[in-house]
Amino acid sequence: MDRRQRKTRNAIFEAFTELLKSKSFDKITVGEIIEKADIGRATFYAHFETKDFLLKELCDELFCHVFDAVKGETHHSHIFDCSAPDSVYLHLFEHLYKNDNRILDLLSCPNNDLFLRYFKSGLFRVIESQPQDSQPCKPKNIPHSFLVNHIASSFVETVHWWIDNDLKEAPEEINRYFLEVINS
Amino acid sequence: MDRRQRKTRNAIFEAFTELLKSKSFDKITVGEIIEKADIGRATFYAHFETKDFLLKELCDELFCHVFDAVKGETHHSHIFDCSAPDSVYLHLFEHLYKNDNRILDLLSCPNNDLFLRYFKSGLFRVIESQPQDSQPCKPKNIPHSFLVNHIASSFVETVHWWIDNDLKEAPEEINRYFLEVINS
DNA sequence: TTAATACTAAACACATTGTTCGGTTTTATT
DNA sequence: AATAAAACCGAACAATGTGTTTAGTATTAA
Repeated sequence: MDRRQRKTRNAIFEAFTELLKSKSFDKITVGEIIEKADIGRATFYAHFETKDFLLKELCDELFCHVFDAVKGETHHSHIFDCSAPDSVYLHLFEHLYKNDNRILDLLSCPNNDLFLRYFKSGLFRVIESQPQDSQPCKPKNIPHSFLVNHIASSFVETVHWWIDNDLKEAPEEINRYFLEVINS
Repeated sequence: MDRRQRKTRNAIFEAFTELLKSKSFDKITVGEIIEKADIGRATFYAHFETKDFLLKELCDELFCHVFDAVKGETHHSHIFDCSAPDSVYLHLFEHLYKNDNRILDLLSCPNNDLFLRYFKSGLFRVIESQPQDSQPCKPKNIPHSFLVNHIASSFVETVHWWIDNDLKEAPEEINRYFLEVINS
């Protein structure tokens, strides 16, 4: 990819995430983005069809990277034990805490529901790929999809609560909260 | 309130909810609303400052009514036992199933996150007003607000899952799923 | 050096928003 | 039934935002 393209694309993403910290998505105008990114109007539309596509591509990029990273790391050596069934969640909490890929910048935005939805859809894949015995034991005639949805949602809501509380808890503690309410 | 005002207000709400079934909030224009409601442009703005306020007032009206109804009914005679600790949730599931106040019309919308958020904030009050012993027993050093948030979120997500599954389950069964994953 | 490609600024048609105005209809009051 | 107040209408309006086009400049890869 052309260096100019990369620079422009990054400038747009940067300006966009910056703006997201102060106002919600639907209040941000293309005019503000290109002004902050310091690029021409036509250039913006050469990169992204609309503002909605910009959002989608940003999410795709960030969340894919996070989940790919988590998935990949299980094959590497690591401080904490990746083979333990539930450590994937701790793993994710750690990544968020370190603000890898500055994903927290997005999740902390006002009206972050948008991003939490993306986050959740990524989580589904992680949970489904988990070995069966690491799922909480609920042998009580509950549909599998219901249970998976509950776990994913609870994780997302845990992160939500964590952020609202300014990340005061350590990843290990949050992970404990999460497992506590998840496991029977 | 003037009969004309009531008629106009209802016409706007009706047109708005109708439109919400086919497209997400931020794609709906005031022009579409007033055309479908068959009212003048100035009239719309006489009733609602902006489109955002329309949304807010609609939500306030619907969700307040639902939660007020649930709260009020516990004092009336009823088919199912309202004094049982967890029956409030079953109560809510019942109301949703019957589509009281057509609240399901909103919750079933594409991009229903908007309404689920309102729904959740109403739930908080219900949960907080519940007697302490009806809360799931989790004496494991978890912050109270975390637990309350978890219960409210799980309820909302249960409803979400239920709707996505076309309300195939009876209220009693959904309630069972919910209590199963909530209680330790 | 050259040719392709990314960029720029400016202008544009178009849609949407929210306001204003003069005139009409409905409502509540007497 | 007569009247005043209040809600409505339609049309026009400025202001803002969207997405496209154009002709020209700068950067890149070869």
